[in-house]
Amino acid sequence: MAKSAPARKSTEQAARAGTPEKSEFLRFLEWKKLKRTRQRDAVANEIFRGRGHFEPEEIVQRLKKSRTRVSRATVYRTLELLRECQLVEKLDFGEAGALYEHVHLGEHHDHFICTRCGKVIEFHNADLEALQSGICAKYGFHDTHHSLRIFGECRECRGSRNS
Amino acid sequence: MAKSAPARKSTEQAARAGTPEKSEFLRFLEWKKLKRTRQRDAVANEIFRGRGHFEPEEIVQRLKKSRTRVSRATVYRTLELLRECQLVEKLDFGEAGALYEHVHLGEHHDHFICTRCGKVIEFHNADLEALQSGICAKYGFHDTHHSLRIFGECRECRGSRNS
DNA sequence: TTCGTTGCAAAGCTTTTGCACGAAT
DNA sequence: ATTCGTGCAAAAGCTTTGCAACGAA
Repeated sequence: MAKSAPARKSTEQAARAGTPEKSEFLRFLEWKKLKRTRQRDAVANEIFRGRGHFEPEEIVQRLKKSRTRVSRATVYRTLELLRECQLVEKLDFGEAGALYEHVHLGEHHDHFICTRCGKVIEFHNADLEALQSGICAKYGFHDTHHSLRIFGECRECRGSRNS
Repeated sequence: MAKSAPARKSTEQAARAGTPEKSEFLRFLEWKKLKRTRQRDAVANEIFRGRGHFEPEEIVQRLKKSRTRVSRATVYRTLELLRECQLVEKLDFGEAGALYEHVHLGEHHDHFICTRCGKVIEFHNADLEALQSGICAKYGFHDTHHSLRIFGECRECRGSRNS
C-alpha cells in the first residue's frame, strides 16, 4: 500500500489509511518516528477489521492464512504499540480468559459478562459516563479511559434456570 | 487453631475465625465439603491481613518467612478457591501488571489507576452503584459483581506536570 | 547508507498438573 | 481407614528478548 509517491504529511498518509483507527495508528507511528512496515500494517488491519475481542494468538493464526506472514514476536510487539496509542485495550473477563479489544475511536462502551454462558454484551449509557466524569472531577483525577465490567447472568440464562 | 473441641456447626467455627472474610471462607469450605487445613488457613490469613493488592508470588514469599510453609502450588490452588467464593478478585491494571485484590465483605469500591505514577486509588460512590443497578435491570442482566477502573492522571501528577 | 524492524529460537515467567506421601475427618 | 490435600518437579502456556539478516526512509 502507498506504493505511489510517498506521503509528505501525516494527514495525507492517514487519509488513505482506511479506518479512522488505522489513521490514528499511522499518525502515532510518525509521531514516534517509527517506521511503517508491511507487518505493522497487516496486524493493525487485521485487528481493525473485526469488531470483537481477540487473543494475540488469534491474530497470529489469522495472519498465517493471509499473504502477509507476520511472526508471533512481531504481533506482540505491534500489539504493544497499539496499546501505547490506546487503540487496543487489554481486558480480563475472569473465567472467560484475558483478551484484547479493538477500541473504536469515540465509541466507548462497557461490558456485561455472563458468568454462566460466557457471553460478552456491550452497552453504553450516557448518564453513567456523565456521572463518572463528575466523580473524576471531584477527586481531581484526569480520566483518559476507563473500563466497567459487570459480571452476572444474562437474561437468557436467567430464563433457563434449570441447573 | 481450633485445637480444642472441634466445631459442630459452621457458625461456631466461623465465629472464631477472625475476620468476617475468613468466616466466609470457612463456611465456603464446609459447604463444598472441603477440608480446613493449615495451609488454606495460612493463605487466607495472609491475604485477609493486608488491605492492598497482591500478586500470587507475593503471598508465596510472605508465607516463606512465616512458620507455615506453603508451596507455590497450594497458594495457587487456594487462590482459586477464594476466587470461587468471591473473596478475592483478579484485577488488571494495565501497565501496573495483573494483580489480585482482597474483597472486603460489603465494601465494594472502584479504582482510579494513575498511569503516570502507578498509584491505585480506591473510591466509592453510591449514585454510581444505583445507576449501574438500573442499567442492569433495563438489560435484564443479573449483576453479581462488577469492576470499574478509571485510568488517567492523579491530582499529584497533574500538578507536577514537568515532563 | 543508516537505523529501525523482523524472524527465529532460546529464555523467562507465571500457572497448572501428575503422582506419591501425608493429613484431616 | 478413607479420602482429600500437599509438595515437588516436570510440563504448559504465554510473552519477551538477543542477534543476525532485512527493509524502509
